Amino acid sequence: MTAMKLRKYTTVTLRPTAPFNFDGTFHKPSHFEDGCSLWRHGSYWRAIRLGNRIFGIRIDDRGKLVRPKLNVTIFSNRKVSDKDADTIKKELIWRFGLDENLTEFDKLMKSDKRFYPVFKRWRGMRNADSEDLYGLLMISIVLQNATIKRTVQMMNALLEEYGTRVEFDNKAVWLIWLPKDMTDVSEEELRSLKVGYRAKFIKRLSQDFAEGKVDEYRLRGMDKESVKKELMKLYGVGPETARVLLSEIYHHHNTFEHIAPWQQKIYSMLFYNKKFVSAEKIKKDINRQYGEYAMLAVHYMMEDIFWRRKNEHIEWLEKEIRL
DNA sequence: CATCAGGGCCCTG
DNA sequence: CAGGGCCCTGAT
Repeated sequence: MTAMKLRKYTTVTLRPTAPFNFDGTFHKPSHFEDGCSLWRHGSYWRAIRLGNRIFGIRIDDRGKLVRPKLNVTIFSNRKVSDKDADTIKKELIWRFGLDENLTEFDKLMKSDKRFYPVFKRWRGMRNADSEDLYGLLMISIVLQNATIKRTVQMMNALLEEYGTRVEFDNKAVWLIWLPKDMTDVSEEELRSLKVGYRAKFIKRLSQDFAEGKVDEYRLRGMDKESVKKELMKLYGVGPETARVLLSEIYHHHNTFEHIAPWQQKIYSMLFYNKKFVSAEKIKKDINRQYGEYAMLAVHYMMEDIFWRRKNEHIEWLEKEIRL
């Protein structure tokens, strides 16, 4: 583990496309806590890398649903140029989908008699993840075939060994290691952190990224099918991980093509109020109703139930999520 | 104490 | 294209 302390340099303004929902976009209760970001109502902290440099980012909600405005405070260990600030702005816009035009989805929500109240609650929320492609890949790998508790254990062990502890604004967050940091790490060393057979995935993915075989930025301009094809080539990436990356990193919303068993149980209750509906039926129904926005619609439903879980005990949900 | 499946994917036949 | 195997952990 390495540590670094950053101090405040500058503040820039971002104006997301309206409507925009701050808390829904910057906090995802359905995700496990990895310590890489912090959220309070109206505020968000995380560290990001641009090239070799590390920045601390604090984002504050300074607007309204229909007139969104974000203040971004940038922390660093040396001067932040206008160019740096601009690059950071652009990166945040991409990662959080701040320039997405969701007019069509908005219309779709309004015409949805059944779930309009749910959609209205989160109107303007983006399906986004603040990690870069490699970062979310690492997280996806430790999620595979594991319970949440074990996932958290593995992620903590990896971060404590290879991560960077970034301190700024009286907060501390983890930043995931770089692909090249794994070059000299053996599979045995990784296994000693109890990640099991995932050690092989982590090694090979890190090597491929370090060698520049994957270009996260190139994929940003590509259509969904092409991105999916590229992602599926990655060692350790199958249908479920590809779906996660496609929707959260690349903001493709028509990606409701794979339903994991645990999701199937939750969707059955959410959409049918039944214990078990076949994955094929769920897929067909949801894609027919929400079309190009099927994954985004499901994301809204999923996050909504996990937000509710923060305040109330939902018996059937507790049984379905294995912590 | 043993057995088993878990927020998948690879590999083999 | 179906199914076995994989690391480890906690639940049963």
